[in-house]
Amino acid sequence: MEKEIELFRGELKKIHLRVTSQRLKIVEAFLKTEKHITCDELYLIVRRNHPDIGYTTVYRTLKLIQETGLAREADLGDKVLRLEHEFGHKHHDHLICLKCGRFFEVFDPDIELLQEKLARKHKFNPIRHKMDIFGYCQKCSLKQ
Amino acid sequence: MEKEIELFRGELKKIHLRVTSQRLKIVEAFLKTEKHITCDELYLIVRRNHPDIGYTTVYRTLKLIQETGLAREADLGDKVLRLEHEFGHKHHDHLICLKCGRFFEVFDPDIELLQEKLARKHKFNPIRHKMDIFGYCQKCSLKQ
DNA sequence: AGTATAATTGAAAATGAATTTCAATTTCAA
DNA sequence: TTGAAATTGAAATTCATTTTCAATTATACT
Repeated sequence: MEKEIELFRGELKKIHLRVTSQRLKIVEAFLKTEKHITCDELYLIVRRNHPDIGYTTVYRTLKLIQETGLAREADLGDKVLRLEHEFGHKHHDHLICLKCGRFFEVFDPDIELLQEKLARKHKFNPIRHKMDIFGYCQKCSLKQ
Repeated sequence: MEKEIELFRGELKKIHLRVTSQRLKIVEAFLKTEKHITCDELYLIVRRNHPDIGYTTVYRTLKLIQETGLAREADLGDKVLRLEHEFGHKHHDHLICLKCGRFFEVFDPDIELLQEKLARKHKFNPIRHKMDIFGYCQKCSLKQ
């Protein structure tokens, strides 16, 4: 976690923003979380230990966390902003269960390659992509 | 378009909903549109010819259009509900330009196959998926 | 240290799309 | 024809996100 915090400090300084105690507390809370957290959820966590940090500050810090590269947006299909850890985490796609809502992170280099080819075929310069497969996880498939 | 409207009528009757003039006008307007329309946009179109149809009715009819299978949700990454024609249109993925916002519909059977395999490998039963590749289209790549 | 400057904070308000409420109206089926 | 049920549209509500603003705090520069 030290590395991430150092990165955060450095990036803030680069753009002449201040490393405040609130921001540090929020980043630390974020780094400790499981993935795909919403702003609201993070606010509730932060508030437990630091009741005087407001929602707005959490929201704004979450934006900074994105900008510094520590997190990326994870769209799970509901229309809520979710962030997942980015630093030291490789790109992956999602299998999302339509019944229980759980999701699994997966990666397939062959698909990645074909995606690149597909884009090129259309004279398109790909930067990033998002692939979510919806269906039923093993447990929910059995229950049905 | 006749076929689609017949389907709509039939589906409504199945669930004991009424085929009203408002609903028909909204469906017709939807069927005439280009793809990936928002509720707001459709409302504005409908209002041109039928000023007495309200936003709420358009919104509710859009839900019905989805339920009857004439449209599917198209998530373009902004958090706005967009619908695209479904009936008679094959599944496809999107190339979305980060600069001009235009998008292109693409399809690659090899990727589809690998997606299926990937899911199976994780004991996951896939139902549908969403794949969006973000980047720069040819025109915007040149301009950069 | 003292001061001017700039950034930060958090409450509250604003925004904007999605959704619900409700009273009035319309349609359907018997 | 009439009672029950569905539909409509304006307005209100919800909910996440984003902005505003006045007060506070930190920083840089004498």
